[in-house]
Amino acid sequence: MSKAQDTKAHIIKQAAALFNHKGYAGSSMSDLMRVTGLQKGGIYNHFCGKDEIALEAFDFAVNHIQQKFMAALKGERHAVDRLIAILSLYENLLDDPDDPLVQGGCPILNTAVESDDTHPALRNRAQQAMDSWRMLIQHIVDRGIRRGELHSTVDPASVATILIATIEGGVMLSKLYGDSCYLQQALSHLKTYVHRDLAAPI
Amino acid sequence: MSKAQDTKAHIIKQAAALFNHKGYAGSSMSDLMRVTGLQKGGIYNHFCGKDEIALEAFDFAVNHIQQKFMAALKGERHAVDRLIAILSLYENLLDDPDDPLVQGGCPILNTAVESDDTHPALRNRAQQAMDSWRMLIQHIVDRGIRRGELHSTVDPASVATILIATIEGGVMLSKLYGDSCYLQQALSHLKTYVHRDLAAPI
DNA sequence: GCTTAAAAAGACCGAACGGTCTTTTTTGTT
DNA sequence: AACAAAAAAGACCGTTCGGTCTTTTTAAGC
Repeated sequence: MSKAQDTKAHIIKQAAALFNHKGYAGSSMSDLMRVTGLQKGGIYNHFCGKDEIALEAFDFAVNHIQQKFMAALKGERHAVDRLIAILSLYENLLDDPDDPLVQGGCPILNTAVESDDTHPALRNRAQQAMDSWRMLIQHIVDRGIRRGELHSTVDPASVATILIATIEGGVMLSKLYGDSCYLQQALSHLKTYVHRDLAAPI
Repeated sequence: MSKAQDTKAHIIKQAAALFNHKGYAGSSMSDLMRVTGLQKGGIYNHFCGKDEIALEAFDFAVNHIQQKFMAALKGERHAVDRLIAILSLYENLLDDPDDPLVQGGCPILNTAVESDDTHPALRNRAQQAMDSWRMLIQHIVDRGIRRGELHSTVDPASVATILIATIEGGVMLSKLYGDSCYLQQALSHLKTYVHRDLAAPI
């Protein structure tokens, strides 16, 4: 990787963490100069403007999360195990000291809430990211039903909504109070839901 | 009510809707001048600064929501009915054309997400508002258990977390997509949860 | 190692920011 | 109606905003 590509990647990574903590409107170019250690010229040499940085930073953040998903799902083949793996992923996510990005909360949640009424381009990205998350869960459920691992009566789309809504609500509560217990309660409830309401009898 | 009090109330009301749509950092004094129809002098005659307006506007928004809660709970005495009443309240909340404030989404959610890492004073208010919501649900559940209306095994604090997390997650999804179906799915799931997992057998 | 193209620095720009202060208008009280 | 007090207007302030452009520095190709 050339120096230029290296610098651009560095900017995107730092920007992703910055925006995820302070929001898009709440972060200034001065903030970005500070966290990257670069001057204006060094940043604008790689990007056309703040908007472009925000979009690429969001894509980076989403990719970052998706890689964690892929790692968590690797090896799990049974639908119940795959759903539980997603829930388990969130158990120690927020307070991972090695991951400054995700300490600011879920980038999709943060971006969705900030951009829904104000920033169409960002909102579209947030919608796409949410779509792919919803589709992931729907496919797991769909496949689980076809394999007889899950009850045939459950609605894959509703399951996706319920899991995502409860997880994100738990993330919001835990971030608000600075206490992971709320997310833990939400996850614990969802695990019961998966085992008791979704899993087919053996 | 004197003219001055009237004007101040007007500013707070318009500010509450503005901040709930565009966020605190995303709203400028020029925006506030526009939505209130007042000039700088007219606004700063009643407030010390943008921060003070934000805090009072948030309190107004919370009060606005709480009044809707009180109205929804009025007359409902059974714990199950009271919990269902809270869920039903959200069914047509987001797309009420007569309520511009709440069209921007849930003020507590929006403020929590924006302020958790950036604005301690606002975050404290959001925490207090969330506390009172959690306590409301906990009291309903507590009382329901003592009266034998709910299973004695359920944990009131967990129930509050699960209901709030799922509702707020549903609100976030519906706002992101501009489609109330996600919130409806979340509410429908919670109603089943209340009737099947919380309600004691007759 | 020299050359040159690119990357980074940083001075600079107009606009918008939050906020102040004097002036004008309005309101409430005699 | 006259007056005093308060409310609103709007010109004005220094700062910061996002963004540009020229200069300097650095890295890549020979």
